[in-house]
Amino acid sequence: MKDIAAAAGVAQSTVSRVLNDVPGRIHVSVDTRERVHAIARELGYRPHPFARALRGAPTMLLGAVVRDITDPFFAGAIEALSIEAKERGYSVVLGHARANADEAIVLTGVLEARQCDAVVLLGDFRGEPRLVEDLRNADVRVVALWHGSQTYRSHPFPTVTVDNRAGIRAALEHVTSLEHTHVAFVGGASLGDIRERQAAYLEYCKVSGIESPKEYVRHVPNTTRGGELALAALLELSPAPTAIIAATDVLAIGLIHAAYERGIAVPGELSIVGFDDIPLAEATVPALTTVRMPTAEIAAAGVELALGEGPWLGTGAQDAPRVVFQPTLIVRGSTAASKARDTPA
Amino acid sequence: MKDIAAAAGVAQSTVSRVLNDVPGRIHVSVDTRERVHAIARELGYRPHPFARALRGAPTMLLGAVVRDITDPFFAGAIEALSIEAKERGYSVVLGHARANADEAIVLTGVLEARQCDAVVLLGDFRGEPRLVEDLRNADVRVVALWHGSQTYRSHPFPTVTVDNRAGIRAALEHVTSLEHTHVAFVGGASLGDIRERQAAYLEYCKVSGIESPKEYVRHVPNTTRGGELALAALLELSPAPTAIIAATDVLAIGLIHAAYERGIAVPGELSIVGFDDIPLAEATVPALTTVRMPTAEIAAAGVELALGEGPWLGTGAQDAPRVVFQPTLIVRGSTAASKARDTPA
DNA sequence: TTGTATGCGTTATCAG
DNA sequence: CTGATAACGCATACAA
Repeated sequence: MKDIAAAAGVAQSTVSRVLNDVPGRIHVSVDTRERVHAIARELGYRPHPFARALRGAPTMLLGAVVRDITDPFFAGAIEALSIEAKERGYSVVLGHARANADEAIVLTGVLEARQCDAVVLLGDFRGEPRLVEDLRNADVRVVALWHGSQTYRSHPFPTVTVDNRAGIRAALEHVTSLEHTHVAFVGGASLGDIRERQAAYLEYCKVSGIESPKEYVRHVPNTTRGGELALAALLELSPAPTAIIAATDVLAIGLIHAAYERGIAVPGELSIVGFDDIPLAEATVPALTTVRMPTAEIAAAGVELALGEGPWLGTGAQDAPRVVFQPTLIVRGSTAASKARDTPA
Repeated sequence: MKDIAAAAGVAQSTVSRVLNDVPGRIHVSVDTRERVHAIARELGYRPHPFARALRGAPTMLLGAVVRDITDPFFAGAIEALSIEAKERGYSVVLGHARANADEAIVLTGVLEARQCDAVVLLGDFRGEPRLVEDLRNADVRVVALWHGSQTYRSHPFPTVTVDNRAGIRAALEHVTSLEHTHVAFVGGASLGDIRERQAAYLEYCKVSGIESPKEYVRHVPNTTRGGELALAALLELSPAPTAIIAATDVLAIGLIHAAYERGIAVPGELSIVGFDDIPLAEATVPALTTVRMPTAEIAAAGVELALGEGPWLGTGAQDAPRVVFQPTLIVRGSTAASKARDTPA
């Protein structure tokens, strides 16, 4: 910019004025303006964002901390987030929170350095209290996505997520309409959305008289292997469930695979419902019945919240805003009528 | 830092010296040092990376441009990249290159702004010449991962990828050892690694006398839906192939699903081999035989190359370095002996 | 309408 | 051993 000022024979401040071109009435002569623009283009001028940030301008960087980017659902969420961010001129920097040791690193790199204007949390991080704590103390805006919609005292962040109760209820109603009376639930760590889904399962079982002994709720790692473990445990029960609600598509896929390995027909002998509707859900064998959420809309709301835009500011009364979207049940091939009644006949 | 200088009763430059603590012999009195450290901790001092960057220091930001983060394979690659980057103190900022219009945005956000010290390309971007062109002209270091190992004149970037020929060859040898003689190939856009895999397929078919008429090579979108389209087309052929090599696990999963929908037994009537070994590959029905690559090592090499570290500098003679890793065939349940011989008997 | 000067937080150079 | 000062690239208050 100094160079272009010299080349144009004007002051550096004039160049700044021209290039920024404030919408308000600034008085720069047309000839000067054109000359500056021409030279700027010629010299391939690029604004230096750090210098701007140094002066208090926003960094145009949005931090995204994902629990497990390996889960196809979060991968899709990241993509949606990235698209929404770019639409507003922001870039996404990836935080990571896998191992214990990494918590600190997340901070060092992304927050402690206040490189980001805001941070979006994807998934529940109450398992990493230090991260949450540091985030609270930082002066960045933080938004939590898929973090559960309930109010926890552990953090004061605005939240946007899906109506887990409605999703689980739709899944259970679907399965009971198929005459299933013994329905199990498989979930990962009892946090955030997963916890809500589990609570919704228990609640709906109670009000609708579905069998749901304690052993019907399995906690396993949120991987396909976890699904296999859960199925193994459930099959040892008597009576074994004839339908399983999985808190996650990945888990559901593991369940289907485990059933296949054991020669149990899905959906003939066992119905399985997932949650997320990841892209691969429509290509499992059989195709997975699952609960879909409006990922793009959730990501959009998250970005707007994080950037202080949008109509969300009023939501949620005195507390931080809590935005909730509605899910949709997608019925495919992994659920069918229960054969429980046939057997005794 | 100004505050802490004032509080400690020393000059700001002294504080800088203490805090940076150059390994070389700098002479700061012990008492001053301790006092400064104490106050810094007390005040919660955090270095401001932008100010550093303004003075020419590296930004500690690594750009990652992914073709399609929705593909679970690339999601895993991103994770590996992120881990490797963090290990070196770097954060990853996500570029995006989906739609046509976005090409420009990628630049604006990540490069034009020279916010990154280096950029890593994941997948082949020759389909977006403008991105590549801008990258060439930028003064950032660029490394291309999974971009094909061949030398293309279109770009001068260092490359690290997998030995696609070896992978395809292992897949084909496996399948021919199972007595298959009619083996088809399904791939996405003919770029980079996919192109190499296709070339390897054709080459190996020729030298080993496998049937591979032109119609046995199908180009479809790299989605599960693409796999379905490919299977539909292949089944209309006569003779139809008894085994299919997919250039991608996602494609392979689509193929398996399509076969299931049509009542074709896998692997009984049709063997399928994938490529990538995504986490879900072991949980398909049946589990997918596929080619695994050392993703973590490739990501590590990519980061090192991008950061100018590691032992790669000499590799590749006069041209940009081209690093190639070896894949491994993982045999699971989606391949079995051909029944072609049984039928006539 | 345009030029001059200043400061953002750091580090490096040069005096003291 | 340590303090003062310049400079990084940009935006702005102020002077001309």
